[in-house]
Amino acid sequence: MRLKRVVLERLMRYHRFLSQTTASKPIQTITSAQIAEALDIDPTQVRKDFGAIGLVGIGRVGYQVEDVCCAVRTVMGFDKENPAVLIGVGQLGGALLTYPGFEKYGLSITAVFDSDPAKTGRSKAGHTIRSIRSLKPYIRKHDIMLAILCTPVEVSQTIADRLVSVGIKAIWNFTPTDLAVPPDVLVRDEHISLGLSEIAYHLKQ
Amino acid sequence: MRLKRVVLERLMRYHRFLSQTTASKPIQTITSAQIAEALDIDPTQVRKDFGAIGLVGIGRVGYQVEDVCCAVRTVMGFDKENPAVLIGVGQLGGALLTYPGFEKYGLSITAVFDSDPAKTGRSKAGHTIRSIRSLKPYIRKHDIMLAILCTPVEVSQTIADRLVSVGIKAIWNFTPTDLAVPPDVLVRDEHISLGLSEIAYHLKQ
DNA sequence: GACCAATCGTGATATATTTCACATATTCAG
DNA sequence: CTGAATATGTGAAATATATCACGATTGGTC
Ligand SMILES: NC(=O)c1ccc[n+]([C@@H]2O[C@H](COP(=O)([O-])OP(=O)(O)OC[C@H]3O[C@@H](n4cnc5c(N)ncnc54)[C@H](O)[C@@H]3O)[C@@H](O)[C@H]2O)c1
Ligand SMILES: NC(=O)c1ccc[n+]([C@@H]2O[C@H](COP(=O)([O-])OP(=O)(O)OC[C@H]3O[C@@H](n4cnc5c(N)ncnc54)[C@H](O)[C@@H]3O)[C@@H](O)[C@H]2O)c1
Repeated sequence: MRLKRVVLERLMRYHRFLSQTTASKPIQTITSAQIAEALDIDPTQVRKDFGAIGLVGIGRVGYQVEDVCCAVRTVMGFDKENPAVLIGVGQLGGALLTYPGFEKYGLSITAVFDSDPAKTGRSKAGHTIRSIRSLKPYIRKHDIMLAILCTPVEVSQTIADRLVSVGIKAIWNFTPTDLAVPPDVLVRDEHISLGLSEIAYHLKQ
Repeated sequence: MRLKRVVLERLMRYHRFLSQTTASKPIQTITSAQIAEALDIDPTQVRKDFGAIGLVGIGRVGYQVEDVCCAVRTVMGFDKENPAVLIGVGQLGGALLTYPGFEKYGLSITAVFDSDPAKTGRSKAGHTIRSIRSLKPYIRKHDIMLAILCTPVEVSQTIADRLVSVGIKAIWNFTPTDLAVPPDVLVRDEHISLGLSEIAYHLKQ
């Protein structure tokens, strides 16, 4: 069965926690109770999540840390290389371009695009900025499935339409708008205002 | 009763949708069914959410768009000005600094800090970068409640401890780590890897 | 080798969230 | 003014998610 979003999120938390923990002090195994304690989750939940991705622990011992990390990475698809294009090399797009953390999740930005003639042709963080006009041919030629969208919000839907028309399968949307796409295309929104709303609401109390 | 996170998230979606819709075509009222249709939510859910923030509609007409937007903004606390400090003026911190979109949510970055001597004293996007040593006195003096954390992940917890010790009430955490803070301090994580996991999982299918 | 303590795996239970169903209220047409 | 149509508001039902309770399994101890 397809994993739910909440499960994926918890799996990532387990993975991050175990990566951090083992980095400082190498340990072989860990119990669901230990993870639960650290992450403020019910231990049963941890075991059910692990069960959902086929992990089996051993009584009185717990789980092999190595196994857990591998299983999460495999299930998530981080071992698979995902080439992606980035569109809109401005403040945010530029920051994402330099981010070295994507690598370990299998994401590699293979081409970047902008509409600004002052930017196209120039280089940024090792990438030559291409004209937005070459977007569709590039995606078709290299069979790209993922696009990272960092353009001004006004053009987001237009670009999304183009991406869809050329067969993109997922859009990582950093622009504050709800994109309309066919059901088989995944849009993952990083709407920064959501975080802000939670913070503002908390500070108001 | 305190609103749940899922409700806050939907309220933001309503707000964004109505802002966008009225921007292009001014309308007075809207029905729960119209909103539900556009956002792919159950209409009952929309009405319950509106009820939760004290909105009443009128039969056969719907809700006053103006009222909805106001109510959301008020409930969220966007009308209240929230001064904030930003820590770590690197790629990401720099991008956030230039972002004009925070204003309409009441967030204003009043001071920025960095530990790099090559950066402190210099100016970025209209802010003079202060030494991290002046962080605590500044927060105390100006009674700052919110900090935006964009430092390397290794120092996140150290900085967070300092922030807590000087009475911060919320941390907007852009670094990929789970911070340990007292229960009365809100940490809002913008863990980019969560988005990536959802995308990678989808592309694997 | 037998027992004890700790841990997993999981069905049953509890809680949270969403959806349904319908009474009530309002608009508009004739 | 009356009736038909279309909204809202909300308790009840359904679904989803999280927690509890406990048998099964394993490792350590004597
Ligand atoms: N800067 C931030 O911290 C931040 C935070 C959250 C969300 N965002 C969102 O991210 C998006 C980008 O923000 P930014 O601050 O980087 O803006 P920016 O203006 O610095 O960058 C936008 C880039 O997109 C390019 N562009 C414009 N039209 C284009 C087109 N049709 N095709 C291709 N490229 C095009 C521009 O030339 C520019 O380089 C915005 O939607 C913004 O709301 C930004
Ligand atoms: N760049 C991205 O697109 C991106 C995306 C997601 C998450 N992040 C996270 O955001 C954080 C910052 O990323 P970045 O790309 O901007 O890195 P960066 O190296 O460009 O910036 C980090 C800044 O923090 C400053 N700093 C270091 N130690 C400090 C301290 N003790 N006190 C104050 N300032 C200190 C550095 O001088 C530097 O200016 C990292 O944790 C990164 O994982 C970055």
